[in-house]
Order: sequence, then structure tokens, then C-alpha cells
Amino acid sequence: MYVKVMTDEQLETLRKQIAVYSTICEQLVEMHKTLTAQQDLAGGMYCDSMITSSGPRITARQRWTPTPSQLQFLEQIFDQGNGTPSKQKIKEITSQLSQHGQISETNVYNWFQNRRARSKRKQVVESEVETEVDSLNEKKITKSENFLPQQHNQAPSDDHLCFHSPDITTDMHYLREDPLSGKLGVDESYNLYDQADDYGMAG
Amino acid sequence: MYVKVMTDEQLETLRKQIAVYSTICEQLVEMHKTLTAQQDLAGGMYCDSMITSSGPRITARQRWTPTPSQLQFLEQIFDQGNGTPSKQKIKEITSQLSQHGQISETNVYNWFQNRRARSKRKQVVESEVETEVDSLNEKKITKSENFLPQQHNQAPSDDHLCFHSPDITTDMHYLREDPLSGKLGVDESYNLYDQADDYGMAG
DNA sequence: CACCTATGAATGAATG
DNA sequence: CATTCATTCATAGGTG
Repeated sequence: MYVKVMTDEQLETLRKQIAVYSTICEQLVEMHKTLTAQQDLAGGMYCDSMITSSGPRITARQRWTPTPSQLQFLEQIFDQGNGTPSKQKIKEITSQLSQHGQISETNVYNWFQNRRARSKRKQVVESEVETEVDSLNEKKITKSENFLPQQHNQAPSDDHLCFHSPDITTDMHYLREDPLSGKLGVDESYNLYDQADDYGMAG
Repeated sequence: MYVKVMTDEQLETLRKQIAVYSTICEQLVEMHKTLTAQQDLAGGMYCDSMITSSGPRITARQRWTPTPSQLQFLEQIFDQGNGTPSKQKIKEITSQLSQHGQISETNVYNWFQNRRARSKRKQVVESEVETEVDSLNEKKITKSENFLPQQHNQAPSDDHLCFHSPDITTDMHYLREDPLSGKLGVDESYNLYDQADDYGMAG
């Protein structure tokens, strides 16, 4: 019979790691609950549980994309001038479009919102370009420039956390190197929540 | 010299626990980054753009964003059912929350207004389940599905994970069903296991 | 594969 | 309150 042999030290290390993970998880889960609580009922989230045939797809797309037909239809309505369709209208549109693919009222609603905002902004930008010129030294970021490559990197304070990358492997050595490893004081050393609170102020 | 002896089975259990934790953490961290991204810059100080000194202006916030703590608090109150807090109540809440970051009564007020309106809208949307379309030849999905957000209350069995840990087991399903977390590949996340290698565990 | 843009979605604030 | 607006976030898709 095979057995694995570990020294006290090794076992201790392992134990700590688990403990640390445990704590982190607890806190993260806590945060997750809090932070997503509103998103659940706020978002027009649809849980695409489709694709039961073409593969082990568990997670479907996260964002609706209008099919060409739907888009055409929407554009058509939009061009009819009648601004915001309003709930009743949206229902109609939605059921119409649902014949051409997955869609929800929220999608339609958002589409119109965005469509309008976009076209409006476009005009604003056009007229602003002349006046605003290039003295971007001050404002640097204006409506006309909201396309700048700032992308999804708006987590400036990540460094304050132990986690830099989604690669948990990387995170691990943070854990191991942490002074915490000396003892099992996990409880207080990894309060990500508090940190989150803090780095907000770091600005 | 003392050594601890573990059977393969025991080791395996440990390994799995770590792996599971690792995965959870990975995903939670991911979520954390995502979900707090906004909160951080908001952290409280919006409009730090007024710093006209020669400092490089960090993209300032013009609008308040609740910190996680604040949000939690707000949600809590909101869940207590009492609709829109009275002026007095709002003052209280505001002063409470101001301990967790910049906030004003108006913010609180707006938050409740929006919170209410949006949760209501969601319900309205949810109830729109009856239309003529029942068989979508294209997607084979009933339209009713794309509305229900699949709330966070389901309890799929996690037993197959061999994960007999503390209470976080309960939280597990949060992660597993989250659309955000595309994968939960425990099998490939044995980061800690690598370390185990060093210990001569995986001989 | 990295970067970029277009755009769906989320949400604080404003308006009616 | 109900709706709408404005701004921002995150991601799908295209391109070099």
C-alpha cells in the first residue's frame, strides 16, 4: 500500500494554504453576494441554457447580439422617428423580433437607448470637434474622446491586492510569501473586502 | 523525526480541496476585479479633478459610485422592505455611509429611487411571458427562459466535488452557476499541487 | 495575438 | 414615482 509521507512542516504548509484559501474564499464570496445582489435583478440577464446539442457549452454568450434581421427591423423602427418606443411598443417589437432569434424586452429597450444616445452624441461630437480643437491638456477626456484606449484596465489599485492576474498560480506565491505563513492568522490578513474599501481612496 | 502519513485517499482529498479553493479563488478574484473596478475609482472621491495643481490628472469621477460597503448597507436597508426612506431616514443612512466613503443625501435618495424603479421594471419584464410564439424553430428556446435571471438560490449538488469543507461549500453553487465563470475546471487548477511535488508528495 | 472599435448593458442623475 | 438621459463598463468582432 502506498502512502505519502510529509513532515510536520510540509503538512503545516499545506494546511495553511487551505486555510488561507478558505478565508479568501469566504470573503470573496461575501463580496460577490453583495456586489451581484443588485445585478441580478437589475440586469436583463438571460440565462441562455441553450446549445444542448452542439457541445458541452455551459456558459453561453453573455451579451445579446441582434441578428441581421432584428437589426434591420430595429433600425427601421428607429428611423420612423418615434423616439423611445415605450413599454407597450417594446413588447410588441420584442415579440416580433423573437421570431428572428433570441431577444428580450430589455435588449430592445437598451438598443433604443443606445441607438439614440449614440446618434445624438455623434452630432455633438461633430460640432465639438471644431471648438474643442486639441487643447486636450486639461480635459483630455471629453465626450469626443471617449474612445481612447483605456479599455478594461480600470483597476488601478490591483496592486494593493495580492491578486494581479487571474492566474491563480501567480497568486499563490503571494500567499506563501506573506508573513502570514508564519502562523495561521488568516482571519485578518486577507480581508480583501477591507482592502477594496481602502484602495478606493488611494486615487 | 516525525512524519505524517497519509493514504492516497487522504492526500487526494486534500489535493482536491486545494484545487477547489484555487479555482474558486481564481474566479472570485476575477469577479472581484470586475465588480470593484468601478467602485475603486469611485471609492468616495469623485471630482478630484479639481486638483488644478500640476499633477497628472487621473480620470476623475463625476458621479458617485457606492463602495462595496456602502452598497451592502444600502441593499440591506432596501431589503428591509420599507420603500423609500423618509428624509429623516435618508439623513441617517447618509451619515452612516459617509463613514465608508464620500456620499451625500442626494446619492442615497437617488439610489433608492433607482433601485426601486429598476427592480420594479424587472418584475414587469418577468411577467411578460405570454405571447403567441411558442416554438422558435431557430433557437428552440422558449422565450420565457430568457427573462428569468436564474436567481442565486439554486442548490445544485456539489457532492461530486468531494469537497467536504466548511461552510463555503454552501457558497459553491454561487460560483458554479455564475455565467461569468465559464469554467470550473478543478482538474487543471492544481497549482498547489505543484508545490506538493517539491515535498515529494507526487512521487 | 494584440489592439481597436462598435455596441450591449449597467447605473447615477435628471426630468416630467 | 415613471421615464429618460448621460456616462461608463465590458465584450464581441474585426484588423494588422
